[in-house]
Amino acid sequence: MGITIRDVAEASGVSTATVSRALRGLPNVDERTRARVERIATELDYVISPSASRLASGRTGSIAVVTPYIARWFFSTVLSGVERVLHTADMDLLLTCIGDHSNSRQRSPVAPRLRRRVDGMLIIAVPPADPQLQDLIALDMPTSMIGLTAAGVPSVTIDDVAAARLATQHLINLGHTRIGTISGSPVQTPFTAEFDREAGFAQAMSEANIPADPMLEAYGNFSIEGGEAAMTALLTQAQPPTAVFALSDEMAFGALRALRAHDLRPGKDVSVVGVDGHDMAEYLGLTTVVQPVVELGRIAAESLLAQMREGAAQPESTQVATQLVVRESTGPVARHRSVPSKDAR
Amino acid sequence: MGITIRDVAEASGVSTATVSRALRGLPNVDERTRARVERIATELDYVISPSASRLASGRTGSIAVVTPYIARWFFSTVLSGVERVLHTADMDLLLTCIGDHSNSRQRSPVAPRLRRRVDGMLIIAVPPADPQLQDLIALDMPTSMIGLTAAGVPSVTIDDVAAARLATQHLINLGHTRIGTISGSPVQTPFTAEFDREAGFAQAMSEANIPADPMLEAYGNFSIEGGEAAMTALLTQAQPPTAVFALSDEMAFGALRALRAHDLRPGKDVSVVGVDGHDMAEYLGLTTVVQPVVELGRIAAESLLAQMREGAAQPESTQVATQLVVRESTGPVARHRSVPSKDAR
DNA sequence: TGGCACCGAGGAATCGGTTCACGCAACGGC
DNA sequence: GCCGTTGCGTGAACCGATTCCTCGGTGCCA
Repeated sequence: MGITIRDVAEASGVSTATVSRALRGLPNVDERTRARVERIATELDYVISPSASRLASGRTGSIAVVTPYIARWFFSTVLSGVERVLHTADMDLLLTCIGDHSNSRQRSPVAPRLRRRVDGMLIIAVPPADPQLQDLIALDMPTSMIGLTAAGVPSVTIDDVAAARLATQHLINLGHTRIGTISGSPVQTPFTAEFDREAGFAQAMSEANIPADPMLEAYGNFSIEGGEAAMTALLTQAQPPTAVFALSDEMAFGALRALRAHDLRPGKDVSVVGVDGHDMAEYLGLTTVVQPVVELGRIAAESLLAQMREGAAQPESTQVATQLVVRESTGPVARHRSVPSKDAR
Repeated sequence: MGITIRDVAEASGVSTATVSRALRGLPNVDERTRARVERIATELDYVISPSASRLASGRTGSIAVVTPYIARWFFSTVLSGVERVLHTADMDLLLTCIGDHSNSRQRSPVAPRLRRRVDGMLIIAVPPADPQLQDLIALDMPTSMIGLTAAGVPSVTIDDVAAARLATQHLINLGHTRIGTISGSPVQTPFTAEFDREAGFAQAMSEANIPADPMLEAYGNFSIEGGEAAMTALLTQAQPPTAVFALSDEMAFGALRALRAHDLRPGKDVSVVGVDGHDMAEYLGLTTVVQPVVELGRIAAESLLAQMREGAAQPESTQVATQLVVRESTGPVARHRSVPSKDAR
């Protein structure tokens, strides 16, 4: 059916070995021979058979991307950065969703599916507690992780401690002292990022000699709805906070909505700061610590490719800088203690 | 290095042919033999080599997903639906970004990369004008399209005409007659969806005997910023509209922001309706016509698999129903012509 | 002039499955 | 009792590259 390397070899009067070398730019081929082979290959509209090439060479030319979610902002954005690099490097990108805890039982485990199928793996922010993660690491192939760390595996992350400090210090500099937090969950094993962001907050607070108030901790499960509920809980306290640090932008979005529902103005009555640099943060006027998410994907993919090229190069982990972007959701502490105003709106 | 089918064959005292059939559930294998082979295969931790299998069988077991964007809401959401189906069907999902017009020149064309590499293709909403689209269709492999149509290629779309009518009629039912539109671009070749949505709007208007006013057409380029600019343009008219139909939710988001900037209340002073069912629409209180995006991906993937199974089955196109979801951004036409109020807020 | 390194190229084994064309035995019908 | 099925299996020919090893020829140096 298709044109094979033999057809090209016959048509150009050389052996298949030479065609193979010529087309892949390997040495030991006369430049005129190479040119002729290339011309004939395009004339015949020859396309190499990846399966045959993979079988013979032992390389698959593909990279698996393993992620717990596809449609969520962070994950799809990382993915777009990864794709760009792999596309340029002429690598196939095999997308695999590991499923979150709720439905992972229904899904067939991904690790066995990856064996012998890819040359390397990119793992995006899989929860460290996920049992599948160990199976993936046990595959023992070139791997690079994004947004999480594991011993012995190179990873690309932001400095979550520093990011949280940046956000918190911003609030402190504005004069806030009653600062609440909205973090993920009090029970589940925390994400690395979650843990570090909490640590960064605590650092900044203690550096400013502001005592921690456990009453000002709320949990938003990293969702908009959760953030809204958490903010509502904080507002109904006897002494509500004047500012809130949300561990993610989506939870901050929820917090903003809760404020609006209580007729409080973000950045005036209560300040809100997030972390992530979500697409919609600008639209919503949310002050946040921006992480370069596309870059995260790009860097991880490039590091993986380098790792595969140079063989057993020392697996290095990278931390990427973040940046505080101030918008309308934060402002100086209000002179008077804010009280929900019940002007009929 | 790895365990091959030969090892399994020897260990179980049968030929490689039998192992192959046993492990794939083909007939002509005694059930006891099959059980034994399966047991030994797992004992040896045997994993089939996809490359060898592909080379020998001629099937690749993978599907390419071609998309112009990865990180945008619609595309990543479709992708998640696709992935679920392909994962269950044990198919590899090769993700390829075709790049939008701005950077497609830099990228190597995708069609040649797909030849001999996948058994089928899913194309997500590539602009019909994209030159690469023809190359992809010319590959002449099982294909299913999502959100766009092309002659002879099965596709899964929503009924964009009906969706636009739904949105427009909703505004008309609320008493609006000066209804503006925010569509994509006056110059570029329109998306199928764009074209149909404009047609649906026109239909609904003429059915209600409301004359079209070309002054009330604005263009938002399917982005938030564009929607904002378009709404601003509409508001600065001598006779601004009392309601606006945005051809996409993201443009509607922009419109909402423009309203807020002019101190106009969505749903009170000016109504805004969108189409898409974007994740953030609920959060922003946007009335919109919801399309089941995950379903779109799921259906397209399943139709593709069916197409591949049944050989030359009649390629059927599917249209999925949409649903109007009313939120705060639309309301009855205001009694008095709304005027920007300049209360210092 | 002999020896050596190097370049360009070919022959053929190899990668690890799939599948076609048969072989063999048991069984049932006439 | 013979023949046609039917059910299980085997042998071996592919599938289409890659790559190791070999080999002739050339240019350079001693």
